[in-house]
Amino acid sequence: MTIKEVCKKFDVSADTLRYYERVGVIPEVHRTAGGIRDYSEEDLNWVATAICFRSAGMPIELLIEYVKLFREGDTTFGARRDLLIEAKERILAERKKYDDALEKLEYKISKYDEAVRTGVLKWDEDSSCK
Amino acid sequence: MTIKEVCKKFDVSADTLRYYERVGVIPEVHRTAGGIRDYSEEDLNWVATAICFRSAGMPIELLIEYVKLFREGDTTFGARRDLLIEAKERILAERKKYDDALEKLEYKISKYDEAVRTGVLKWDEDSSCK
DNA sequence: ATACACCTTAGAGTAAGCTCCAAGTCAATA
DNA sequence: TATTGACTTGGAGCTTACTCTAAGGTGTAT
Repeated sequence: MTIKEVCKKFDVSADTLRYYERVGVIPEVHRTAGGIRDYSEEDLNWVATAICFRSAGMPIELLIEYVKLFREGDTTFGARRDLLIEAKERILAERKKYDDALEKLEYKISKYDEAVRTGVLKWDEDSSCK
Repeated sequence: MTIKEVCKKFDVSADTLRYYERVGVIPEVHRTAGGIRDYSEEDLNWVATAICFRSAGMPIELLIEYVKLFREGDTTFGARRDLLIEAKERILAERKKYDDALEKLEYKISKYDEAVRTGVLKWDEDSSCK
């Protein structure tokens, strides 16, 4: 699969794909004899994983560390598991913040709905809102 | 409340608080006669809201727009509501990505748990993992 | 009144994560 | 075989959101 097809498949730029490979967010991609990238099924799995984790806010550095451990072979299963567990904790903590914001938004939206209907915006006494 | 106390209360730097005010993420903060910031209850509410929304990934620009509408007065209730609804949609979409990543992580962690126990890492046929 | 810690501003600097560019190579088509 | 379009690399540049610095003002304790 060419880089262009991969871009389309994952809706990501070719520059990003090359960047990920260059800095080690994914391992080296298979090439044609002429040196042109030809993504294998496994390469695509790495890309999918990288994009998934990045879009959940995982820092590049963590992904690079994971790939580094992967390259070191079967002695790093434990380290890789630990790293994934840490990633999970981080994402759970981030998601909590999203939930807090959503709660606040729900409250504010309900008050503004009222304001649009009645012409008066009124917050509850303790609401810590504006 | 001094800027230092606000920093402590919200675990954020004074530079960040001044930056938020400067660019309009929060409205202008009350000052002492000497020109030193003295956060009122309402100022604190704005700070809390800004930090909450920022930590849910809302861009600065959106918060600035919200404050701008707030300053324009009661004619912008509808626009403010719409902006908040848009913010909610965004955050829901982002949270979906977090959930996808968490699902992927759960799967991988379970496989690595197995690998640590058995010494063999084995993915399901279709798993799009590594 | 003189330290002293803490505050002020404007503006420069930084980090992460891309994104773009120049100069050149590859490969499919006319 | 010549053109065309997509690919390659290394490195510079950009964007967002802070973060730091310099030069100076405030305010409270001695």
